[in-house]
Amino acid sequence: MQMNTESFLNYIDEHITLSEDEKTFLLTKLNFRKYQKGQYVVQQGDVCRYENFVVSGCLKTFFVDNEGDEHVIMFSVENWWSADLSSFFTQTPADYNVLCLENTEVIQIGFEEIEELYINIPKLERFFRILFQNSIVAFEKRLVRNLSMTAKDRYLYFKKRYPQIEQRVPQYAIASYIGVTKEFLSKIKSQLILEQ
Amino acid sequence: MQMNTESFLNYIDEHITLSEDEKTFLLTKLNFRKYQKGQYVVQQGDVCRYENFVVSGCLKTFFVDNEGDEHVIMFSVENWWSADLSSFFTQTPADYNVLCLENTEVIQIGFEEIEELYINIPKLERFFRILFQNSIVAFEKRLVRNLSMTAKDRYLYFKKRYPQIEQRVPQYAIASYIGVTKEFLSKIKSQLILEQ
DNA sequence: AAATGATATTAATATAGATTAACTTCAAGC
DNA sequence: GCTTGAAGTTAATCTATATTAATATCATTT
Repeated sequence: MQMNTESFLNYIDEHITLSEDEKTFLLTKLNFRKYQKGQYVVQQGDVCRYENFVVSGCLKTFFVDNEGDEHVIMFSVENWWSADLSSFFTQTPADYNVLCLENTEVIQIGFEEIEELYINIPKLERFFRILFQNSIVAFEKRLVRNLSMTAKDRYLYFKKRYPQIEQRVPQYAIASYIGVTKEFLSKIKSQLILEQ
Repeated sequence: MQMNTESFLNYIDEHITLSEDEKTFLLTKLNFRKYQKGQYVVQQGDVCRYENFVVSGCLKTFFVDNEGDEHVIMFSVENWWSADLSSFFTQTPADYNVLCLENTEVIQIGFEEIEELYINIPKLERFFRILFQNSIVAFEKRLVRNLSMTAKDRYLYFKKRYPQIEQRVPQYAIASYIGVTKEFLSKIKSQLILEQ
């Protein structure tokens, strides 16, 4: 059930140029997998075995705290990655869950495979270096938004920045992502309607 | 005024092994610089020209919002890095400031130099890939702490995790780092004293 | 040693956002 | 077509934290 790898190779092409041989080798190290809505790609407590590239669908990465409250770390739609990186890098139990909000097709790279890939295609070190660079910048900016903006402004930013995600995921998950309760997000939205 | 490069090379040694030739080449691409307490390594609005490795001293990376309020993104002491990464990677004006809280010695890698280094010593791609990996994990964890812990618990975590920093930087900067006002941090501390 | 300015504390009041609880909507299953 | 349960809304009350303002501390400069 080999799914379409074109989007994945195009995505890699944006940062590095691979030869045909390298592409072929890379493809042999990938796992193609389809999940149904509601299935877990990673579960808190399990070791995260793969970095997951989303071909289609939508994933929610979240953390459940001691009080049982859920905290959304990120959403991953087409051409995004998802994993519990701490668990993956150290192969220790995950703190986070990755859940399918829709039927989702992913391309997975396993822990052993990624090391093999780094060795055989050193350009991939560059690729992931750049990927991780961009990811740090995104996290840094999100931190600053959380520290300096009100909940309302964080919501407006989210809507503007990720209009496609806003339509696809439950509102309570967006509330958690921006760091408020679902009730307060409802209040923000009704205020926004009054303001227009 | 070539400063001691030993700590820097040891630090790199933790993740990759460089030949003597590679080390020599690397050293030719570095800038050694001393700043006085109160000087800026990066200023909001300027392009961030360097990634800065702290040999000695202490840096504060922060953002000043439209209301003039300061938000501390990170502190960097010995063997840490500091930069406005978004500005550095894209060579566009910085959103953040990096200020010396103490007299500080840094090793700087310039934007052109880092690219040369990546080309001539591909192992450095691996080095920074690993560095950035770890950095993402740290940011992710900080995000989760900000979303799921109370201010008091964030303060206790900070004290426990960075006891050396707690002693060296002003309390109002710690307050900002954990995401509260300095007045509220004072309250937290006086509560903690009562509790013992 | 007095003056200055940055840092820190304390207390009173205000507010953004949480909590609780009741109610609504709507899709999915029986 | 009724039932169920998840998702979303609304409103009342509560609380963690912000704001404001006054005071205290302490290192640095004059």
